[in-house]
Amino acid sequence: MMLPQVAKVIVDVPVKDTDRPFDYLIPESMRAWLEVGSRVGVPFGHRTVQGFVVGLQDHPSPGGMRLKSIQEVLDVVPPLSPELVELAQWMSQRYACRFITALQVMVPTALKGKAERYISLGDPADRTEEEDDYSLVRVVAEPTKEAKTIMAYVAQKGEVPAQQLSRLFPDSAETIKTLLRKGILQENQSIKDKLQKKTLKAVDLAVEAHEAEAALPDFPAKAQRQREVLQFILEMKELLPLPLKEVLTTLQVSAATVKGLADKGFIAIEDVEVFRDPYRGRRFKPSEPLRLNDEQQHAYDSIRDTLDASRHGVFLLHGVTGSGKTEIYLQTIQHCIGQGRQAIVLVPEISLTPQMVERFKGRFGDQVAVMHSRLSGGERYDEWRKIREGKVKVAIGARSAVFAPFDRIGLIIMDEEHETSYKQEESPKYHARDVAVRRARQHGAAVVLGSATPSLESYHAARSRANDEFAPLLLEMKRRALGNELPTVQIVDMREELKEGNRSMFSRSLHQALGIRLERGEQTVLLLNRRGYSTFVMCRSCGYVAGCPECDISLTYHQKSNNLRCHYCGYAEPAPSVCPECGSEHIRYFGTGTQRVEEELAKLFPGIRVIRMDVDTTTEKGSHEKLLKQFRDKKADVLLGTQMVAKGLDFPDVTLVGVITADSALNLPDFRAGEKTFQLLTQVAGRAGRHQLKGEVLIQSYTPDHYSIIHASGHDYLAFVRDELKHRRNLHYPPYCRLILITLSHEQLPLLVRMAENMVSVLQGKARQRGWFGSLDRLTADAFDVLGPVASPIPRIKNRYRFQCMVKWRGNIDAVGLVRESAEQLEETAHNQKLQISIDVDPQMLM
DNA sequence: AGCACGCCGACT
DNA sequence: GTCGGCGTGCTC
Repeated sequence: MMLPQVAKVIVDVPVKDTDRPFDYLIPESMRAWLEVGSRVGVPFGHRTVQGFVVGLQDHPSPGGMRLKSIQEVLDVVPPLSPELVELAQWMSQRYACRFITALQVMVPTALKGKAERYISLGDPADRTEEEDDYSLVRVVAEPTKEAKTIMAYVAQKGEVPAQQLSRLFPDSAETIKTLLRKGILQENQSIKDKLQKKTLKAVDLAVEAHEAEAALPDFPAKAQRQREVLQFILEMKELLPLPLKEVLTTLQVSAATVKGLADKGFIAIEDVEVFRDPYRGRRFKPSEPLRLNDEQQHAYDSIRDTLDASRHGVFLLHGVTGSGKTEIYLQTIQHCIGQGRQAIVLVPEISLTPQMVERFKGRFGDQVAVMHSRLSGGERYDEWRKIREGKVKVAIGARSAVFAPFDRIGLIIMDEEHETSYKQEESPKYHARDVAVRRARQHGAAVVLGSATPSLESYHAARSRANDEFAPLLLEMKRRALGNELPTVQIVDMREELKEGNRSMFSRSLHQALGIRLERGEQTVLLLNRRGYSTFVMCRSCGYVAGCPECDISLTYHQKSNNLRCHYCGYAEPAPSVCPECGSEHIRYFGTGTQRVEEELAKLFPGIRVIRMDVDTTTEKGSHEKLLKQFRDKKADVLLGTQMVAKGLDFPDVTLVGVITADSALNLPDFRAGEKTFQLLTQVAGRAGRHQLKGEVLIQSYTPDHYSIIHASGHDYLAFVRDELKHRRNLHYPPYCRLILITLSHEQLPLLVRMAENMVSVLQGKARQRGWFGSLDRLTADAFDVLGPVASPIPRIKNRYRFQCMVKWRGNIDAVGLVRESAEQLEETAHNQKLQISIDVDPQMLM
């Protein structure tokens, strides 16, 4: 077989000019090791950089320039497979990011190596005779004392990191430079990983077992302890290598004894790599598959049929809170690994709680690897290697676990499919759902998207089944698995409260309900629905909220200029002092902190025990779990917090859930505000009465007539979808079109504004050339429209001004390609490197 | 991104 | 006259 001579390498230099493969010769000795997906160190310009092999060629291209050689192969097992390399290539197109950025997001950060410089003695063969002669006479024959010391040090160490040498001899920079110039010392670069593999001292036989056995009787009397050790090692020979520590403690011998045995040559003491296991020592209660009800059984059967056919298929598992989705995940995974294939489970970062891990570890034991943001770099690397090396069959983790390096994926599960945390906000700005579907297609695998409140994109795709990229099959589960009822939900009109003279943030109903729970010793969850920092203006008398007449999103209040602005289109109006609807003076910008709620609770119910959960109280590692455990142990009457109290928590004694202000997310300047509100209210309502005790939910609102709030209170997802889709269709928002957010930044504002305007006209010009351009109102299949430019919601970051524009498009056109092309053209014609352009395809956060 | 090459001010 | 400022150009 012909081994390839040339490798195509993507180097770790994330800029436009180097965002393409570079060709390198493969030295003979590396040919058998290199694969597509190998990580290598290559000379690049005047330094050594890390790169990934993305292609192999038998011969150098004819007429090509002369090639440099690959310097080193950095891993025995390539960190990526050809499939993942291909996926990264696809991502770079789909999300307009650099190839290297997509490759890098797939491997643990521990493998992001940087070049280290080492100094060693020069190889005499590298020196010309003349130089050699010169150096002998001038430096070696009569070296300064200083040079002698340095050379002796380097000679003794063999190889010294350059940094260390200059630290040790801070005043000898000149001498060292001279020695390097003369070739007496030389500098090498090598890629060094951020992380050491964790090793353990272990003992192993150094001779054949029968040889050792034969030697046993000949041990001198004074070496009986050594004989015992050897005997023990022979007894345990199936388990070798054996941790040294274990031998020492079991036999109660000293390290010197074992060392003596090693000196005799019978055994070897070596460093053995160990896997750090963050869950080591924890017992997981084994769990058995539960009996499925007929809704569950139907969903399970559909997925199983697809697994059995080894066919690609996407399922949208829409099940009310408590309908038993997790059990379906567990049983389909069981079936999948029974087929000899592997499964990936994606969960939102926030719900990767110990309980969640326990459910999977309890069912699948050590066949599970958990990828977790709280793991240290080393722990994460170890979990990743268990997957890469086939030691586990199931990977569970947040967004980036979608890249788990399995080679035979049968099933990818995405729990809480609607969660926005599946979209990465930094480059590569990928959506794990898209990546999951794409990967599954390559593997002939099934995808299960589970949610009680599916995203409008997924639900619409499932219902219309018109989208050829992504058309999930809908599986519905309308009943709770335990057969208990959904809690009753009551909406409290806060405008009425104000009218009746109650200026408190607690309505009379909520106050009363809380009092009852305290008497009965039951628990309450209070949700303060406050997202983001944008402020909107609302009238406390009538609930009026200032919105943009063009975009139908809330206007943002800008204190500096005292006006209201739309950050989609740039519309602005002066901030009102009285409500334009009802003339009331109770109009102001809105927002309440958890701390204020806590204070008020203490005033209303002296002695009440409150656990407050928000960014202030949960930054510390493990504090999240600690607070929840305290609440579970009934150390508090009330759990008060922001969104994080809404997700997946399950407390048997919670019978009341109160939402302080349902409106605050509703009025964020985001077209998904209604969807987010509905999802949050549905989630939090699902927290109450999960077990024997009946639950009650109170939602306080200034806009109680809003369809998001009404339908959430009626547990009516379908009605919500109907209203929301109508709304989206009229205003041309996803899922009826797709968005691309383009953000430009520059130090100088006037220049930036000009370039942003330029960007818009370049986009429009190119779209017009292709016959795409025009308003989405027109009934053409293909459409491409550009809004803006406007100042970004955060108009200045790190001394750079930011402007953005938004592309709305639909149809079978390469809109991302056009945007990318325009951005590159602009960067070139402006020949101003200081301009930065960021492209966000299918953005989730528009603020 | 780095790193080197290259062409103009303040120093022995 | 040299050390070094950071502009600009390239990296198989």
